[in-house]
Amino acid sequence: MAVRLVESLAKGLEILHVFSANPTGLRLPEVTKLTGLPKATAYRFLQTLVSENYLHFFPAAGTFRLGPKVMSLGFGALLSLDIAELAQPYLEELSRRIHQNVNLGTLDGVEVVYLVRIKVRSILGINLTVGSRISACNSAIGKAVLAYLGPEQLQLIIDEISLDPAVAEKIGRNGKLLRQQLAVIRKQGYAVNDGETVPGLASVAAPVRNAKGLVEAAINVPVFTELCSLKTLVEVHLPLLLEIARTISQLRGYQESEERERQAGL
Amino acid sequence: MAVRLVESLAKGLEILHVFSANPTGLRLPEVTKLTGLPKATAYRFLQTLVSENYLHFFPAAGTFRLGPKVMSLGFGALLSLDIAELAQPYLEELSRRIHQNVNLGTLDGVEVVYLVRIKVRSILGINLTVGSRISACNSAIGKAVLAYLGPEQLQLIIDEISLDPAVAEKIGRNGKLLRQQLAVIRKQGYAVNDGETVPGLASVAAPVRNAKGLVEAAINVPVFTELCSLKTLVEVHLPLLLEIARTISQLRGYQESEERERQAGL
DNA sequence: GCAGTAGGTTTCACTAAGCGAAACGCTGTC
DNA sequence: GACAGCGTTTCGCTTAGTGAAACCTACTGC
Repeated sequence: MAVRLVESLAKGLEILHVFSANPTGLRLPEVTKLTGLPKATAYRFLQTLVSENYLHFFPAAGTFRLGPKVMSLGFGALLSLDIAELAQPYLEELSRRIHQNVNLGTLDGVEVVYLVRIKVRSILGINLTVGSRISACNSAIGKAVLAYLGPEQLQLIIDEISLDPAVAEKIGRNGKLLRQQLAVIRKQGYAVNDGETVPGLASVAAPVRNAKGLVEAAINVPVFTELCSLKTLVEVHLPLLLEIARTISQLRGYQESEERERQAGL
Repeated sequence: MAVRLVESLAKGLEILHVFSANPTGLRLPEVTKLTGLPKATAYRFLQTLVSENYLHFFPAAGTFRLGPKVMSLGFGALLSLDIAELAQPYLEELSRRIHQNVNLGTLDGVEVVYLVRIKVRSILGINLTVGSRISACNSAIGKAVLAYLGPEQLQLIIDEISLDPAVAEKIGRNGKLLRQQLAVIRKQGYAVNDGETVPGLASVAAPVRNAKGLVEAAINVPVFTELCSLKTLVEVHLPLLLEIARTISQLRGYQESEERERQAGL
């Protein structure tokens, strides 16, 4: 708790951060302005970062830019871990904090396939394991992913699942009802399933994005409404779920700022 | 020159680097072993990195992993700059160091299109500008890119350029001669053009890779052999060209280690 | 041609930031 | 119940880091 932190390191990282926001390069005075550090100090840090290849110096323009080593930092982890490996420890953490099951699933065809399942000790059990598949439009995870598909992809899925008359009725003519639900999900940023699949079983799900901004999976928290009210689920557990989903997205290379641009573009 | 560097920053970055090589997480004793730092010191650095969100701590397992902020560092620059913007300052630097023209080009269909051109003041001029196009199989840049295409893509290009009888003769039946040349280029890692396009004009080119390991462009140094011998070009300028190509590749997210894997796989 | 400005680089004396050996406490193991 | 291994904290020492100031270039404008 009361650990003396290494301020020099924090300062140096702040400088790196400033450069990532200014990829076209910065000169010394700009760095001093942006960080508030005295000239000599900023200079020393810049020299250090250059000597370690985290920055590159261009003598002609007198500017510094991010160096090659910065890239190798993040990419090492990103490329070598798939989303399940990456998310696993974060889901475990979430599960321990809220004392609920947590799952990560992705869309495969018209079904949701579970890639990670974190179980808490409990009398009541749900018979789902990693690899289990369920209909996409019946689960919170499924809807959280569907909500961010492109219109053509969504159409394909709606066409296929509409072949089943029962489903066709549920999602409306040409999926009209489903599309309305998905619009709500996009607006609020999460999906809710209140007993649709199994009575008494509710669930909230949040999308996980990748570097391109595409939703590649979703994580959810299912609860028995007898044990945990929908109100508790949404008010207490959902914020943590969203936070973890955000962290995992960032680790996959997703940049927050894009979201605004995309929304502005719509 | 004789600047006092900030050692704490260097140490901290080294720790981050160790984590990027071990994305599944490390515990304190492992970090002390890998970095050689005393326990208390490593502990303080880890705490600092966690508090700045460059690492994430998982209490359950007692492990640390790269945190979300590490990703945002590199991706900010990567996503916002296209390859021309990214490479420009490095090519300028190279040009100033070797006092020669430097170009960056990429493949568009069966032609090379120039995206960046750095010119040195000189009496002799070459009439190429950004956006100029020349036949791929006639230029060092073109061959440097062709050499790393997949077999089907290469076949398509050979089919198309073989329509011109003059070219067909030059590259051999079904591009046999060209394929032999490309094999040599892959082996040595660079392409040479000695007067093929214009007599008296020689050029060396090196490929630039992206995060997926694909060659997305190439950079070259053209010279008049009257002014700069092929020997000088290859022995003096080529090493610098290769170094810059490597740096640009890394900035695009290319990881050196992959190269070995790929070579091993062949 | 010279004063003036702005950036890059170096100096230097001060001091607190960082160091790391050692001690402490917790947990699990044999 | 002794031991081992890890995480965490303490504490006095000292060196690494600090930042004001001076110094050196360029440029720029007059």
